[in-house]
Amino acid sequence: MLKEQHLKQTAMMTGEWDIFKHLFKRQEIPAKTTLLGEGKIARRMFFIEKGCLRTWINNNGREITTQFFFEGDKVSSIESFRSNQPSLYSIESIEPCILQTISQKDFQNVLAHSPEIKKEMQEHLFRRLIQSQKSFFSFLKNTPQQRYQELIQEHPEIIQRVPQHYIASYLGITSVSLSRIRNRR
Amino acid sequence: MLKEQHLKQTAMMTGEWDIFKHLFKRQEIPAKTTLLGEGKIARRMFFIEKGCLRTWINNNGREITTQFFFEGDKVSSIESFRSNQPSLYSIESIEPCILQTISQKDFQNVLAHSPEIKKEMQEHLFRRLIQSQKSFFSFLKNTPQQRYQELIQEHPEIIQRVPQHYIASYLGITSVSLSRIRNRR
DNA sequence: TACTTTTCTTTACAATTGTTATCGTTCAAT
DNA sequence: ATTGAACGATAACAATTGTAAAGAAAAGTA
Repeated sequence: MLKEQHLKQTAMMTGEWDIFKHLFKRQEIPAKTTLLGEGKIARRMFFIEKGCLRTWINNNGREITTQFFFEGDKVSSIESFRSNQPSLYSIESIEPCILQTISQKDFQNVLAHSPEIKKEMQEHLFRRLIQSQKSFFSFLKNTPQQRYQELIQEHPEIIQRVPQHYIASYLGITSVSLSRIRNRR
Repeated sequence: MLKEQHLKQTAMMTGEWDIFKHLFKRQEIPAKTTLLGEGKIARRMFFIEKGCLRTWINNNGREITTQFFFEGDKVSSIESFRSNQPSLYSIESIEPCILQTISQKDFQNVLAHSPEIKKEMQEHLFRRLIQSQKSFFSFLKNTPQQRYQELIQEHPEIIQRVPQHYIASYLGITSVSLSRIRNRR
């Protein structure tokens, strides 16, 4: 479910992309580094070589995590990156990371010079739309407990790797409530 | 919020669209008519000339309304219509309607012959993505009560026109709970 | 008009969640 | 080794919601 939303680096970095390898810059960051603040305009896009990121939104001082990203994922506030609109969410590292980043300007050049990649991006956008709807519908249909069990089934790696209070807000509940759900049976 | 998701018919039916007017078929339907069933593939797209539609998903026999559409709105299961995937939701009339419909095949011809409309559709898709996220975030951030008040503020016409049990499921609650919220102050 | 269906409200009860606070553990930095 | 921050579990209480059932009001149909 999460995976489908972002092309794997292996896929991104082969074929058409080889030509543009030189446009990427390697970047090392510690945990809890903000890569993009909510309301800001995205000027860079990130590929995760090593580590783990999350996106989150601010709700009256409370953080709500909206997504997790791991090795091989492509991460950016697409909406902002594409159209210079303020980002709806922040992007932050959970662990120390090694990233490959490309600037908005360079990326626009890539799009202008490669119709294949441009089409690939359109498909990517389309898949995001569908995923966004599916996540939404899952939220409408299921209880927090069901969502948690779904997460265990489909993304055990998240449970293993990510601190639980992040997962709690991702499930739409408090960490107290998640703790209760976990110890319910 | 709802409006932005769908180009107004006035906009859709002028300029570039004039050339393709003949491809649309007028259709009258009574209330509670299913135009597309969940899981089916969308073969037609609808423009509402008069009346009101909703989309809904089935959750163990319970209907959850995901969106409302009114005069001037363009309605289709875009995901399905574009890529022949099973629709994630059903489309149904709430009131008797007068619709203008176009077939998938004809629409693909329109796209092939008009780059302007093709680009317009891409932008439309992009706006849908953003809207889908905003709705989702609103769900994560706010309580049912807040969502109801938001709906009153931003879409009073929905409150006026649509039966409340549809609105309840749209807000993610039961009609009992909505009734309580309404009579809370 | 009379009848039926749909829609909305209300009640009582159970279940879940949020809130606040406390406590123990782990982990990293000094 | 020691300190402090981060993390997770637990408890008590309030608030909200779901469920099921019953009834009233409104709308549609014969």
